[in-house]
Amino acid sequence: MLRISKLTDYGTVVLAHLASETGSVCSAADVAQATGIAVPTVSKLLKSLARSGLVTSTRGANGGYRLARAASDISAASVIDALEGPVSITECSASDSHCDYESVCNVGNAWQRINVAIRRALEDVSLVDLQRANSPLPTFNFAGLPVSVTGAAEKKN
Amino acid sequence: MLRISKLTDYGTVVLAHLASETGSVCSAADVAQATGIAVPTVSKLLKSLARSGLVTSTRGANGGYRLARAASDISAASVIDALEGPVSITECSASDSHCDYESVCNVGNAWQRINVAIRRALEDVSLVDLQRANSPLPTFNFAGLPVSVTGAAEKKN
DNA sequence: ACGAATTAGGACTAAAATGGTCCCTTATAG
DNA sequence: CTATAAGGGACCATTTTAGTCCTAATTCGT
Repeated sequence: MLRISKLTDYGTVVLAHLASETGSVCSAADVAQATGIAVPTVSKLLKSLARSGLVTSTRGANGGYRLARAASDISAASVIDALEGPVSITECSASDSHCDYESVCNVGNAWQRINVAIRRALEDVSLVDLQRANSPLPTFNFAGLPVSVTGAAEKKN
Repeated sequence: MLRISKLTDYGTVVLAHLASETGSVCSAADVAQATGIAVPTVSKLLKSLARSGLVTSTRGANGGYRLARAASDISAASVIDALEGPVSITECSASDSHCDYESVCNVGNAWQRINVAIRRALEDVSLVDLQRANSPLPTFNFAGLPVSVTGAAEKKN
């Protein structure tokens, strides 16, 4: 349920690598080498990330990419936005679409509200948190409140 | 980003209708009529929902469906589970898949932790909340803490 | 000035997921 | 018996996704 695409996942891996090389420029080939992801794929990802301003690029020989800002200022939400576009949790809440059932739909904006809540959570997770793979994600803010995520979810139903 | 499928969205509409007819059985045709969704589609959805135990069915003439438990005991998470299966936010965190880059991946379980957090949020939203389309989703619990979602998200990046 | 590196921008393809319809079987009320 | 419904899939068309590749446009180093 509720999944992000594989490319977005790779995207965070790529960004995490750039984050670990603060300051120096890395070519697409470098990143591919380090991450094990195929060069054309890395290249495609970096192009998207550059277009949406998360990384800056230098062309020509010795060119490459680097993070456009500090890893702590890059949120999970912005990574998703960059690589998946501004789509929403439900089709009918996306800005450019129109739902045929609007007149009879009694669910309406509930999903959208949930979406907003999830977005906020994702905006409070930075690349730094994503990098700390094996340390506990300490606490992160949900709608302004600090929250800690301690264990695995137990299904209620 | 992070979207649920159209069918799942329809599924909540269908469930919301059943919730509004507490006690009485509704045939797939009834629900289709009331919601404006095509009969075969409603039928397919109800079959899935029945298989996963969210609704109970009675076969034969005058048969139909009704909610298996109170609307307040049906979480958004369980609806998603029923209609999309137990997939996870990233492919590599799904139980039956294996990630080729495990060895070099320094992102690891961060997405999974986020996933857990989102799941919990979704488990605390019930069908009743989803029904109240136009009243404010008052507060819901995120990882055990009550949280209110008041406005639209402002993008930080 | 030239050539090797390296990004920019798409075109393109194969594979998978999604949305939706239809058909046949099974159960049950009247 | 017959009409009405659900159960369980098969099936197909469309869209998305993942991934590769090709052709510019830039820029460094000599």
